[in-house]
Amino acid sequence: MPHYLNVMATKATSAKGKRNSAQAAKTTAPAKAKVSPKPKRPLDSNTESIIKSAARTVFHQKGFAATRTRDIAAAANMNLALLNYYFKSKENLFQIIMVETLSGFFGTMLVVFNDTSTTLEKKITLAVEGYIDLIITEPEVPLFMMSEIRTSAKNLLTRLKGPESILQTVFVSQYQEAVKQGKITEPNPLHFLLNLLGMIMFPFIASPMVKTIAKLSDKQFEKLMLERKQRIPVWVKAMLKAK
Amino acid sequence: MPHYLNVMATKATSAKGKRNSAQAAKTTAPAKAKVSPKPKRPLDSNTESIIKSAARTVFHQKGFAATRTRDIAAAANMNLALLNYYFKSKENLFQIIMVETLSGFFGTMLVVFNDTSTTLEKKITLAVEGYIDLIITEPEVPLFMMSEIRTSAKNLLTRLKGPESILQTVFVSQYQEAVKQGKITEPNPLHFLLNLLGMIMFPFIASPMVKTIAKLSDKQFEKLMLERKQRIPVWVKAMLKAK
DNA sequence: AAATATTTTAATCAGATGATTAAATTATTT
DNA sequence: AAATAATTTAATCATCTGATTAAAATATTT
Repeated sequence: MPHYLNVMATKATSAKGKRNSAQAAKTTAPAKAKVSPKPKRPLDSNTESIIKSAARTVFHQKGFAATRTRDIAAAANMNLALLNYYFKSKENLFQIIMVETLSGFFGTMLVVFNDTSTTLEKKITLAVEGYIDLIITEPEVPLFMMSEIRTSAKNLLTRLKGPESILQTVFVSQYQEAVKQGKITEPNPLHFLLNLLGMIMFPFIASPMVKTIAKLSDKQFEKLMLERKQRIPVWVKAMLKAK
Repeated sequence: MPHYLNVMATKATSAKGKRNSAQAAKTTAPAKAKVSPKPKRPLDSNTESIIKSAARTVFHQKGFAATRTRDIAAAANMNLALLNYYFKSKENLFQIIMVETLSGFFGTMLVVFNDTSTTLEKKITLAVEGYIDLIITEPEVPLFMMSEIRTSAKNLLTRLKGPESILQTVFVSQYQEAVKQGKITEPNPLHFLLNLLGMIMFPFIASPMVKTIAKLSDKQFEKLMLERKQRIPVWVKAMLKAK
């Protein structure tokens, strides 16, 4: 096992510890002694980061259930056993990817939505541009998040605490203030967020369908998404004053 | 095997035919003689429809890769072997569910969008109402379709011919006419459809996330969706005249 | 009711899959 | 450089999983 994972209390099913030097010998802790590892984790061995990167790609594309550890090993061009050596299990590796992916996603949102120096309208523009640019780099992420969260849901999301805070952002305060001032018709900011995120993310989520139906190449699809980057703010702002 | 599936040319791997009566004996056709069955298929044996119904539920909830044939058998309260007896294979059963699901989805859309007697605005209202009501009965369907289509995509969608025709509907003609008359700003109907469908479907696709973040019960979530049934048409119509 | 066909069941198979192991290789420490 | 630790490899394991089979049970035909 990687040296930085050996903080006694190894997983009971693993017999590796035995070959380590003496101080590991006191490992009498049984089964599921889940100890948070990484005492002084070295800035990711190359092997480890290559595997993680491959895992990210494969998981994003196929989802947890359809992914084979052998797929990841092949994508990383690594021996299968190295996945378990560095990441214990498929589940654990997936968890890591999932948390990183969700963090990136909610992080981007919260940075924009909690900026006290920008107006509501500016935030809309920045969120749309930031998100579309972000998603274009990894277009499978929205669908990945939505489908994989079915299994995790509560567990994962509440433990991440980024998500929880979305409805207590500066953005929401500004939204409610604008409602009070009669500048916005729809009083519930959740509806607005669903509309905004739907317009941003749905086309990516539906992209296999969209590409087939509209007969678009990847290039053409991306162009369409870049058009949306300009137009969604306009559409959304029109919605705010609807009826 | 079910009697209506025995149109000679059985799957080579199946030895069942041997116990059938004489006329089946000429089955010399080898391996993958994929013959379209159902000569006079009896209106679905009870067992068969129970299995299909269970399969629909389980596939919709977990997706193809995460579904175990044993899950379906258990949900249907049937012996595992009956799945293969009636449906040959997991893949085949899935295919059937997928086609039926997609047909229902696109069918609903095309009925509304090809009605020559309704205006563009009326179509928007009808589409929103029809879809939200439909989806509420099976809220997992949008996410199911989007995630499962990744694997099938081309294959399935082109062979279904509902999807292809969406961009040649009466609705699109009416849209283009309205653009010509300056009543609509955005010239590309695809953008409009993405916005409309995104606003309708995205909340369901993101529902595990939405429920967790906004702390909504299933009941509260459904109420929110029914609100949207009223408001999406308003929002969307405002968008049409944006800028 | 006997004969035949269909449906259902329990047991089993073969291949896939996540994980582990012991040995080989490489790197680090002494 | 010898000793020790960490990494990598090939082989193997145990379980899961989709599918099949032969026999039993039930229904249909003659």
